[in-house]
Amino acid sequence: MQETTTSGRTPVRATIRDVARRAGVSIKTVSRVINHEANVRSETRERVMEAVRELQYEPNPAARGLAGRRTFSIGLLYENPHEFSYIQQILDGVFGVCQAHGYALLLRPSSENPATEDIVRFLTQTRVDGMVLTAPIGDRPDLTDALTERDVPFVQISPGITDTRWTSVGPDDFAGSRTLTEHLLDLGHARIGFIQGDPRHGAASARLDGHLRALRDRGMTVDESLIVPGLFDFESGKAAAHGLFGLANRPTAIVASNDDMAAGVIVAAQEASIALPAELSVAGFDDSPTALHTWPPLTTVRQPIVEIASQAAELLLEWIRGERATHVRKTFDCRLVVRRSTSAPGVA
Amino acid sequence: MQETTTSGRTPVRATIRDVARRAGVSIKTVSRVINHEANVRSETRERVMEAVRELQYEPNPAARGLAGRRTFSIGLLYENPHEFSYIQQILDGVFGVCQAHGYALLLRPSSENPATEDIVRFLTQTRVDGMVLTAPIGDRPDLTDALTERDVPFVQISPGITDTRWTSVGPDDFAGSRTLTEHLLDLGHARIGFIQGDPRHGAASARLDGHLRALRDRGMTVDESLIVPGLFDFESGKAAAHGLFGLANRPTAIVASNDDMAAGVIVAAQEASIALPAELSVAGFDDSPTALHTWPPLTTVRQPIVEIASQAAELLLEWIRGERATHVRKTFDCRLVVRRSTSAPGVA
DNA sequence: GGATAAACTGACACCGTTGTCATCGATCCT
DNA sequence: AGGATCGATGACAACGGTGTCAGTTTATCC
Repeated sequence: MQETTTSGRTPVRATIRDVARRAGVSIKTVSRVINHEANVRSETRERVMEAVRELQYEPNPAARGLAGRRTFSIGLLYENPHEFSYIQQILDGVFGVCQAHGYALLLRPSSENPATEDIVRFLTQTRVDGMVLTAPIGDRPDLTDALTERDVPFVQISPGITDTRWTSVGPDDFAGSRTLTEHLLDLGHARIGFIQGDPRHGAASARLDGHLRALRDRGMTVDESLIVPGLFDFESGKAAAHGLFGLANRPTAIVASNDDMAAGVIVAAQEASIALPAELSVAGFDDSPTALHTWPPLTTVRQPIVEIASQAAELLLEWIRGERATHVRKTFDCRLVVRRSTSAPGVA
Repeated sequence: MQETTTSGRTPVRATIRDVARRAGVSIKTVSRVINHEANVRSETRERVMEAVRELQYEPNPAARGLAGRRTFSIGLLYENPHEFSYIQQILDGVFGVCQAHGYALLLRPSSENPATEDIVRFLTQTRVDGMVLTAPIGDRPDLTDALTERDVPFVQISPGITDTRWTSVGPDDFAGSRTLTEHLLDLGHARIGFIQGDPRHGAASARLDGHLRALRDRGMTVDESLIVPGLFDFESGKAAAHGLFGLANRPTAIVASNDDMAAGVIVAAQEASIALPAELSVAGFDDSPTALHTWPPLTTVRQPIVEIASQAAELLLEWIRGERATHVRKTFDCRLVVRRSTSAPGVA
């Protein structure tokens, strides 16, 4: 016979019953303690905690899920990204919070345009307690509706539109972008090319708006031909740059809506034998690792991705635990990071 | 009263009992069908399947886990990487297989040197059915022992040493690296610098060995001063390159043990005003996205990361399901990808 | 000091599956 | 023909927790 409930050769995992026996209380009281419920005498609590420690008890998540209708896990939905470091940092932030609160993190990568039912199946299969949604799929009304209908709490990261019905977290793309363009204007650039991001992302339009605002605030007229489309990836940045190089009156600076595209611009410039930054200033957005891997290193705007992701996870958990009942939109400031890819026109 | 077991306003999820009732069988038979067990008349099976479809039944994973002692989830352990795209592709591969087999994927990122007990806690908390381990933590004996002791199946990706007690999958680093160096020798390079990878990774030494083998096979003497340490990251590659540039007799080519370091070499060359590839050929390893984001684009060796990861997951699931009882080591061939960063010495 | 409320604790049903074992025909064997 | 075997199915007890509700202390108040 063993001291524990079950028998077997491997060191048997302790159950709540073992803990209860050892602490001399009922299993319900143990349950109360490990769930931090009120109304347990501190002396009792201490005794239970000690038994938990001694037996190295870890509650069985399956049993908890079955009885309590929650899984202590959350899902992270993301689209396979171009900028790998971005999602990696998101992961970092979300995971950190999960870990701190004893939640598991379930991944749900998706293709570019996942069927709603696939995501719904993820929910019914895994029964996660909530979801963190990243742009741009986090924006899709069919998705948010499906989640709402099923009472699955969720938080959006960098959504395109701020819907007060939901909670979201993101950087201040508009202000960040405006600051960046102002930096170039301050340096004396008058013709600034702008490469837009993937239009499915809200960040893309916000960054464009910030750019335009900076121009208008300084009384510059906007030359439409300098604003070209992009998709947030290296290739589109490179292609867009070549397009801008072909203009009769070439810009003296190019702002790309993210670092990957800016890296594309830099390579395009090398291909076209344009000296950086003397003949062309280049700036990006995000301050991803790429920004330091180009030559010259990129002037960019840093957004606190990890912090944003942590905040999103925190808000989600608060919501799940019922500690929060109002939806919010949290915005994080961005910071201009000046490096050597920008200079006054003509200066090396 | 409702047709389903439980009551409530939201469309109630069907349980195995609902399915059983609808199909006119016992719950056990339904269980047999959804678990693909033998000994069910095909007619019965069909009737059950239909009920499952009609009710959109999805088995409750918590209940399954509780009753059946398995969670239908596997964990992925990885160290926060320098080369983001690498882990992203691993994720891709593993997730694809999980999805196909109805398994959930739980992430377990770790710091550079995680405590064994932290990983063990992950196991006891999540009770995953198995683990995919990536290098270099997947190598640690304390970890493999802990997993073995707890009867948790695991598969290693790119382990340092091939231990026949375990299953592992990885590229043929040795052959890949040898091919790469041969390519440079074929071009006429006689002094080739080599930047090693993080010594904690088995891949680092395998790639060095391949390099040395190529040299020796051609009867070249090995100049120790041309072999310098690195850590697989951009910065160390850059620093190592500057070191090599300072040698009295500068190499005409540099092989970096991965693309990130090669990108560092390229930037270092630009800083030192060394023309590529005329004055210096540069090659990397992995064929990561970075390889196309440098100028000139990198000659490198492609390893089929996604395929490797899929294979690892497949092997793990086979093991978990008891369809496999012998350990194997699967090796994938690498392919030389020649781009413009390498040329004959002196040729642009 | 006794009534009353509040704090604490436990008994027990139940969550939705799977594992075990019994049952029941049909088939096989001698 | 009778017993043994096998395939198909079901009854029922787990699995390890949480929720409900009732019971028992302990504190509070006249």
